Amino acid sequence: MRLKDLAEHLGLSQTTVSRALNGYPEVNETTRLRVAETAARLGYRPNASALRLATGRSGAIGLVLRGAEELGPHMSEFLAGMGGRMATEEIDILVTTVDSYQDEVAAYRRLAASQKVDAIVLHSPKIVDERVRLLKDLDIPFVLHGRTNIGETVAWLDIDNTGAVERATSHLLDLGHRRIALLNGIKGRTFAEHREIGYLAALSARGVPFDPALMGNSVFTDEVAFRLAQAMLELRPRPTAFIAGSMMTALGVFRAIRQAELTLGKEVSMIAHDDVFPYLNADNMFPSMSTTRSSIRQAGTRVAELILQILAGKKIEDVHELWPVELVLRESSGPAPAP
Amino acid sequence: MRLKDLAEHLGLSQTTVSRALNGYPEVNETTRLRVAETAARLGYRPNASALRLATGRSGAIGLVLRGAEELGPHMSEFLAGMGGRMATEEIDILVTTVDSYQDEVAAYRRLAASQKVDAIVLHSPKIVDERVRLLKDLDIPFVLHGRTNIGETVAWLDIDNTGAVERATSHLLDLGHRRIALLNGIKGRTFAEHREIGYLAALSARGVPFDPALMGNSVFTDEVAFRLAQAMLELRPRPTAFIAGSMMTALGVFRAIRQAELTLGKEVSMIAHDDVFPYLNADNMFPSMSTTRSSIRQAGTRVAELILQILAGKKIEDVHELWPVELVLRESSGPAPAP
DNA sequence: TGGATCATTCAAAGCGATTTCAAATTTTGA
DNA sequence: TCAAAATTTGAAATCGCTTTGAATGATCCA
Repeated sequence: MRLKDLAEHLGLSQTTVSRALNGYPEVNETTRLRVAETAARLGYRPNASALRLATGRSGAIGLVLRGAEELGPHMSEFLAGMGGRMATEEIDILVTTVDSYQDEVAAYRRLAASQKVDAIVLHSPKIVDERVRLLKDLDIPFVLHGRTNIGETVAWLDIDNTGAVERATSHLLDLGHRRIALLNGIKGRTFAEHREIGYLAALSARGVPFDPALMGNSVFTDEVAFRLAQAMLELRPRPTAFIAGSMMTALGVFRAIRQAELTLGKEVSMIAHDDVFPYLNADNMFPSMSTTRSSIRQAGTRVAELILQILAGKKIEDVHELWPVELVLRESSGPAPAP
Repeated sequence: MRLKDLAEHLGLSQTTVSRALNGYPEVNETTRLRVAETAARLGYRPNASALRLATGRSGAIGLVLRGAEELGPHMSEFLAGMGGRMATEEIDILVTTVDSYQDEVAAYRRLAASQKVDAIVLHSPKIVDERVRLLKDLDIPFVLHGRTNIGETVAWLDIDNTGAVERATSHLLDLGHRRIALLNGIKGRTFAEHREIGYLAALSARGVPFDPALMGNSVFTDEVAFRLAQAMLELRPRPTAFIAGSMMTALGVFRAIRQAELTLGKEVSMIAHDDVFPYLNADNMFPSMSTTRSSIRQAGTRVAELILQILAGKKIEDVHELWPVELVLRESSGPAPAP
């Protein structure tokens, strides 16, 4: 069922049918109704390739993922958020997985040159992220989820990682904790550096010395977190509180605390960052988990929205959003134990 | 940089350039080299939409996901596998997220009618899955990850869930366990029913009665598994072994066992199904986890391969693969405790 | 009443590739 | 040496849509 067929079926020209379907004003209302009704009845849908060729818009936005590392629970949630918003506009998400940085660069070039996507979502930035320059050179619109320092104007959305960790750390200090461990993300990633800044700021504001042994940098998995936390709990004096970078991390710390036969919320406290996974609820844990909370799914939805705005002509210098992070106190964080 | 520009630059016709680039035989080898070299140097890439329109192939395959439920770790891994294979062919994966079954049907119709994708990956089938009929009606090639009984010839790839659980159950029975709990997937899903069949078969082969209180059906998350296992461990006599449907489930059971102050591998045994997540290694757990293992990422890669074969003309009646599942014994499964 | 305006419709020209069919050139073979 | 065959190239049609520019009638108003 092509436009041509539909037009013949209706005894109209392709022009009129196309206009009727696309809501142009210069078509008789009676005609429009007839066209719309017939199109729906016959299940007509414009051929995507033809439409794209004619309009110059691909109707898709690109997401390049490092297969192994990045396609985890965080990205799933983010993707779900994006997908929800994009579905409304009948825009698709084109996922490309790559294995190396080199491949990633090649993927961006390919996406741009072949005009497969109208825009790109750039994510997991490093402090100085050269990919920004690449995308600028390729002249393809993009929104950065996170931030980077590269002296270019970019559209971005980020959460206030520094503020979140600073508040969490301060709160633990208020509770009397002095040895607070930070299980942070991979070194070099902006969000991890920002969290470190918040952590150090809170410590130094109280004059508490920083102990490098109490800081870990790794991916956010149960397993790695378990090992890091286990090692830290063997230190003497041991940490009395943990700041966990994600809920996965929290699970690992949880296990380590249990294994050390300590009680969470009493001998050891924990505040975890909660990206709000529907299947891992901080409220339902035992004890319930104190968190710094910011929905990554919502971020995905919003990034989608921002991309739509940019495609609609909004200037990228006007697209910057820094989201505050809530501190939600529950049972896992309590006063420091007597020394 | 369009084909036309490139052709002019070379002083050749578009025809010749196109042929040179696409490896047609009727072009002089010298010319081909010159064209290839120039195209590479100028970074020419055919416009995707034009190419698709001309060839009638969209160069993408579709994956429809129920946002909330399905975009979890399993799908991430599967996607990573598919992506790896498809990247080689420069074929993209078009991800559409939907909220309801109705939306899902609509999404398939849309993908088919607009010819956005050349094929579809159908996944998470139910015992009788009507989506198969829909896709057949829509006349779009697809491969089913899993199986369904609907009296239609479909291309599929599945793992031997029945055999896997039967072996795991039998092994536990061999070890003297008589109260073996099964934490299975959602009721109605083919894989879950298959696992149940294997479980029941092994029990009845030994004349061990089936106790419905020892079977749970739910999504594979740490949290739900924790609650189910916790409840089961309060039964008297309590289960002495668990078969966990996934590694996430295993983590939850782990917690429940710890909380009940029991020792995994001694008082309680566990065999978990391992889909091989790179960040959750059965070997590195404490105690290490006995598993039925089958890489879901590999399955993704293979499904991609099968799709390519079908697009290349292979008959779908020749595309059926049932993968065996390894039983890997580690420390979490041991002899049943004395009563 | 008749020229100007408005509302509708349509034919045809793109969009940027592939592919058919024909033409030009070179090679072959008797 | 020259017709036939093989090699190499190109002009133009095609894919299915949008959009430009023109045409047709209907309506308006002095």
